[in-house]
Amino acid sequence: MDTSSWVDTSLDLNPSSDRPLPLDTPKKEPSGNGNLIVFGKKLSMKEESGALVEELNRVNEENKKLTEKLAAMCESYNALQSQLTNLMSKIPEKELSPSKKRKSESSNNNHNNNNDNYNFGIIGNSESSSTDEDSCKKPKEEIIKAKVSRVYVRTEASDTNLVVKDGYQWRKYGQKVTRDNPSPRAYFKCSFAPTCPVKKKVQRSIDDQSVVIATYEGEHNHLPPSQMEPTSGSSHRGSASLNPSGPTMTLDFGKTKPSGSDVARICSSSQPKMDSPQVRQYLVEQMATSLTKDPKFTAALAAAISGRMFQQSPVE
DNA sequence: CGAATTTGACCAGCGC
DNA sequence: GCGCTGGTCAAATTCG
Repeated sequence: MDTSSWVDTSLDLNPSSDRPLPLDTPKKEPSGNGNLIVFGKKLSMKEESGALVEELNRVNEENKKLTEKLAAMCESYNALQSQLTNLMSKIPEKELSPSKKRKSESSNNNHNNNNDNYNFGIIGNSESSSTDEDSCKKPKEEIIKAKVSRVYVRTEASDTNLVVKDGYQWRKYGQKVTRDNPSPRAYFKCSFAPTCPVKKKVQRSIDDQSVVIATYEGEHNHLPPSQMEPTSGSSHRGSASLNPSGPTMTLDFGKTKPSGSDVARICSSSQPKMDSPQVRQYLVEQMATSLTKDPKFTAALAAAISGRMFQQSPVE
């Protein structure tokens, strides 16, 4: 399973940044709507309940719209993905690059191509070729269960330390210069829980030094630290986190984060693996917001797939 | 002084 | 079998 994500400071995942989403307890915080409840004032019970009902209706309406939007996106995503799958199955094996990598590496590549594939990383990035290529290697290999996700983080090119702040605690255990990339690759283990098997590789992109590629392997067997600290005051739960200390923003599609397939699952299944309706709703809202707000996402997804279609069509 | 990082050595997989 | 390469270990070093 590979979930690659392009993340950039320009992508604002904060649902309340420019659109008043219902989740942030709007009843308590009127924003721009004149007929909302003002807690400081004395309102009669009737007025209060009326306004509450009105607000509730408005919120429900908005909720519906967002859900529809998300469903539509998921539909097109699924359609595109099935198209991609069809195309992939038609690609002759000889086109696939021979597996020069070691066993683990190649299996990781294979993970990139199952249904969880959700490559944001193809967006205007040099990695596009590799992720694109990865998606060709899939054919009939078995899907191994190790969870591998790739996250692209834009940082200052002058920033030499390979630190990707994602809310977890990492211990560096090695650094190597690899053959295909002069930038050193750093190896991290999750140190938040001693038994956590998750590893992370961080390396600058060979083409764009301002882009750091973080590859996560495995799943955290513990909650993110941010969720374990009730006093942390962070307004955003889940694995998407803004790094307050630097120009980086990370998205971790790990255990608690819906991956591409999760998006599809949310659409196709009535019982997504969420703990509570609030959490589920929050995730849906957040995804819908971030996706609909960023036309690059759909455009890039469509461009990547259609690009491959055009690449293939003259061959046959 | 303990924790975190650095870095050279070592190991294992793969191709020739 | 040998060499190359990526990944890991662990002693040394640095940092708070």
